[in-house]
Amino acid sequence: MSHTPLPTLQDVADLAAVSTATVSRCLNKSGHVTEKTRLKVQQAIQTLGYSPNFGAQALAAKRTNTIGAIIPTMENAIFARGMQAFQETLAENGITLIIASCSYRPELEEEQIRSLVARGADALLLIGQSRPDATYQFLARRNIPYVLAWAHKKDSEHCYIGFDNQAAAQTITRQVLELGHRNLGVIVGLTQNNDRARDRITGIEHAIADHGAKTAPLQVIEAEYTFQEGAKALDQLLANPTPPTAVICGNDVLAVGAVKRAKQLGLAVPEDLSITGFADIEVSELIDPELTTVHVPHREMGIAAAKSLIAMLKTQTPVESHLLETRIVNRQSLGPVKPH
Amino acid sequence: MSHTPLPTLQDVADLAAVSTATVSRCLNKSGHVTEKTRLKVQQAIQTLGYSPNFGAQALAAKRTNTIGAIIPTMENAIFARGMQAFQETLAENGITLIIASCSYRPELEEEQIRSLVARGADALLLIGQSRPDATYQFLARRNIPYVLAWAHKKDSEHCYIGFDNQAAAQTITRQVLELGHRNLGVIVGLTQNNDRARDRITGIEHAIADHGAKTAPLQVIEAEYTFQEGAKALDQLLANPTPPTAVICGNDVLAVGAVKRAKQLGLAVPEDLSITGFADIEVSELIDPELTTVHVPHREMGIAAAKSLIAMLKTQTPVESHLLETRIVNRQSLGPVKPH
DNA sequence: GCCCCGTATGTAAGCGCTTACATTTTGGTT
DNA sequence: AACCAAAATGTAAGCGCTTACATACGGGGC
Repeated sequence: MSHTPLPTLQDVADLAAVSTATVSRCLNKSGHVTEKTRLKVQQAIQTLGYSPNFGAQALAAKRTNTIGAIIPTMENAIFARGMQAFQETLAENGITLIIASCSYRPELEEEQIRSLVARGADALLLIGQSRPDATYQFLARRNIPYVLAWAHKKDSEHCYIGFDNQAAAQTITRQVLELGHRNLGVIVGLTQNNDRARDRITGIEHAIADHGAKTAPLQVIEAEYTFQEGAKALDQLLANPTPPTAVICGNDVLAVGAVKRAKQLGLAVPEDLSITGFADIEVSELIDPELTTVHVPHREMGIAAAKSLIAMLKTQTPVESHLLETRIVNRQSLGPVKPH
Repeated sequence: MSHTPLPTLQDVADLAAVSTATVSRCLNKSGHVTEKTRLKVQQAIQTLGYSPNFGAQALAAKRTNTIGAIIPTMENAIFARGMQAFQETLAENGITLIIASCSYRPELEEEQIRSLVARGADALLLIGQSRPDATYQFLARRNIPYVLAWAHKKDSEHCYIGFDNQAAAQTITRQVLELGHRNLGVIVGLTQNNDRARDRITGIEHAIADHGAKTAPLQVIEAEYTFQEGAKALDQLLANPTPPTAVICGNDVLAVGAVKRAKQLGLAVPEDLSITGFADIEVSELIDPELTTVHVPHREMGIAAAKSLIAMLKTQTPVESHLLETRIVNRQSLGPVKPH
């Protein structure tokens, strides 16, 4: 399996009978090249099948036209649509996206951040805000722009491109309360490293406090974001002597798992048990009954994140946070409390 | 936002009072370094917060410890589990994975391949086999090892790590026929750029031919891999004056979409209509009735692909293809044909 | 105490590209 | 035809790392 060594810029320059600088200028469209020589160079590149060496380019130019994103998981569709839009927008601007996932593990995220930076990511998209100070310092030290997506916080030093998790959770909880439910269960992601999950719980608590009605104590179960875990969490909730009449889930994956389990247990949703989700991903329309959930503007968020990052890269200055609106999608899994 | 320039190998060397070569040797564990100096260097790296520059490293070493994978889509979970296992196995071997997706568009795949190679991917994982010769030539010219996953072909020049799509489809079709169905519909991915989809159709046709029973002409609908398209395809199939009694889907996403639609139309699955899937991804257990489908060994495949690539990189020689077994998972969506 | 050799470390030449700066060319003016 | 600024092109110095090769070191055998 021997092979000719790859052609280099030098080879192209030789063949086109120009200097490497000229070839480089052609490649980078930095102008100042005659149409005639541009054609010659073009020609040479073609016949040689040349393509630039990324490492060398990065080394010399100190930029890579690459943006990195580290998302908590690729295993379910939570981030898929947003990332897709993010990627498309970057591509339109000649920027490549590298995605890594950290399985909701902060130490892995840290490692991934370093890895992406070492690979020359010019900027980063991160999810949520909770991570060690050291990480932010690292980013600041290297002067790497970043945005925090899927969350929002007022007056922060960071640039958020996201929505108000707390307010959204509060809104849907209010709706649940208005339907007469007074005994609520909550299934939410592991809060340890997930500020979005925490914010959603806070929102739920606030809604209950604000509403003023007398309610049974809130039962909160934390679970990993899988259908199975959602189902198991529902089991736990139902094991209680006075099980909830409505379960608010911090995530569609959990909610869908819970709906599935409820049906297996012979409970009618929403007649016997109401269940709500959060995110509005595809499966929420698949399950029967379809999920009443919080719609998150995935694509909009991805696009906004891309634009912000590009702006930061261009201007070398921070950019304003960007608050996106969520809304409740009323489908079938939430209904009035059953009279008895 | 000014910032200190990043520490370089040189800085570390200076601080530790050794040469850059020694530092490099520590970093790359190439031995020949005293414990004492290793500690000194370690120390210096710590206090400086040094991390190596990927571009420079790649340029000098002509390898990146990076493997690229180009999958047709990230939007649904078809490839998620396999990629996860692939990644884990690579990580265990100190190799980073870069994933790109090509949205089932060959010209985009071509572009992504070039991009990953330019970025220094040492090897590549590709899905299926159908792509221009030029692409394979490009890979050969650069001496980039690759495997073709999710498919298998005997006596091929390529290294396949996958399963026999045709045989699997044939097996499940046989089972459908044995349940008395004589009028079959097929919903399958767009075959234009998808050899797996084509192979599955072939398998279905062979099963019918082999079985010998008199059957209605096979109705095949091609659709993009989304729930909605699966649903629409079912509509088309049912619009036929003599609609099929069983629908064989080339993919779980399509199958799940079809099941959902059937239920909306008031058809009982499998009593009125049988539906089968292919892949055995998570949603297949979520839908009600749960999907009878072809189980694909996702994780096993990912692991095998990683190992093969690593071996190829190490030995610089091709590696044997690897045929994995599929099996039918009998759940609820396939039943005997309704007597009338 | 001397020699030899295996091991630890240093030296320095690139890897393929970009870009500041120097040099040449071009073509409009006088 | 000579002149000059502006435009095009060339020159060459790195970018931060790896690694072949040269050198220094240290300890056992005599």
